[in-house]
This record gives sequence, structure tokens and C-alpha cells, in this order.
Amino acid sequence: MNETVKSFQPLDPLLHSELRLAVMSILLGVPEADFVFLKAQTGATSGNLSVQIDKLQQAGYIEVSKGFKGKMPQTLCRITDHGRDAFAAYVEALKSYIR
Amino acid sequence: MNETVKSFQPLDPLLHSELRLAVMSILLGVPEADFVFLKAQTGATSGNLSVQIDKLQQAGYIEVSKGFKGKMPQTLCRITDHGRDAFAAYVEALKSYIR
DNA sequence: TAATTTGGTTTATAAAATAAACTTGTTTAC
DNA sequence: GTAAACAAGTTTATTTTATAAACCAAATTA
Repeated sequence: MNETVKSFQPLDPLLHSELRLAVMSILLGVPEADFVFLKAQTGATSGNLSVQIDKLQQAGYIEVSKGFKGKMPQTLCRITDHGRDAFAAYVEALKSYIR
Repeated sequence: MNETVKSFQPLDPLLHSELRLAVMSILLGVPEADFVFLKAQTGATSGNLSVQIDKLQQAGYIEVSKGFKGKMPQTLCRITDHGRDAFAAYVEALKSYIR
């Protein structure tokens, strides 16, 4: 009978990542943001950002739509309700470590 | 001239880890804690805990002293001033993501 | 005295983060 | 008009991490 007390809430591994957290943090504050903006704000490399955006999208935390701005390709991201909820839960969980 | 704005403070990778953060969180609140206690509180496996304790020690965030409790080996951990500072800085940095 | 348990450590494996290389198309310089 | 440089990404390879599985020595229990 091994009942562990577990004073700590688990941290959603999808959000517990510096870059993904930064992206989500930005998207929480704006209606939408494009790849270039996210890259500038986070200081990330394109490759890293591309990969992390993909993961957030696959988790349903953000929506991504690809189009053009003038002649240049443009990747637009916006947070979903699910993403908003997940972020809130993550912050809540963090508090059990930080209090 | 590539001046990135960087709205986010970097997150100390040594603390940005669920288990290490939990261990530090516990050690902040008590004068010292042993391996068995940390394992119970965190729900971690022995192997994982052993490895993460090592990393925290090597970073100088905690001090580890090995002795015996009766006849059984006992690994005692306590947080250092450096560890306390690092934790505070980590929490401060987190705020730039969460606010 | 043979299992079993305790308190770990070491090694192997799986998963993540990150950077480097590449692609496609556009703009600029010659 | 074509070569070189740039923009916006994606893909692939490499390095780091996290984690679990296997192991070990001593102690306890059956």
C-alpha cells in the first residue's frame, strides 16, 4: 500500500518549455501574431520556432494559418480556448512549487 | 544591426525541471531533508531523484551530506544561499512569462 | 540462511531542445 | 536579365535532458 502524498501538481510538459511558454504568453495578449513577430519577440531561431509552433498546434493550443502578406509567405498564429485553459492550469500548477 | 527586444528573461535550465524545482521548493521550507523524504514528497523514482540531487549539488544549489541513521545510510540535503538566490531569480524570470 | 526490503547509484533508453543545413521564392545590384 | 543576397520558413541532425531499468551493498525478516 504505497500512498504517495504528492504535494506538487504535474507541469504540462507542452508548456514547460521556455520557448513554447514565451509564444503562448505573447499570444495570450494579442488577437494574433505572425512568425516574424514571434521570432523577434522571443529571440528564437527560425528552426526552433517552427518546431515549437508545430507542437503547440498539434496539441490544439494554437491555430496556425498560412497565407501571404504581399508576395511573402506569412504564418499567423492565434491561441485557442483550449490553449488558454492549458496555460491557466499550468500557472496554477506552478504555484504549488512556488507559493 | 540586429537588436532583438527580448521581452522574456531566460529561465535557469537547472531549475526549469519539474523534479529539481520540487526538490528546491521543499528544501526552501525546511532546514534539511533526506533522500527518503524527498522521494516520498515528490513521488519520484530513486534513480531520477539521485540524478537530480547530483545536478543541484554540482551547481552549488544544495549541499549533500551522507551519513547513517542508525545502521541505514542516509543522504541529507540542504539548500545553500546560492540556491536560494537562484530560486528567487527563477521565480522572478517566470513572471516575465506569466504576469 | 535464504528471501525481502531499504537506500541508494549506475547505465541504458527515450524524449526534447536546439542548431545547422536546406528550400522556395523575392528583391536588389550589376 | 541574371547573379547575389535576403526573407520566411521547413527538415534533418546533433546535443542535452529526463527518466526508467538494472544493479549493488547492507540490513531486516521469515
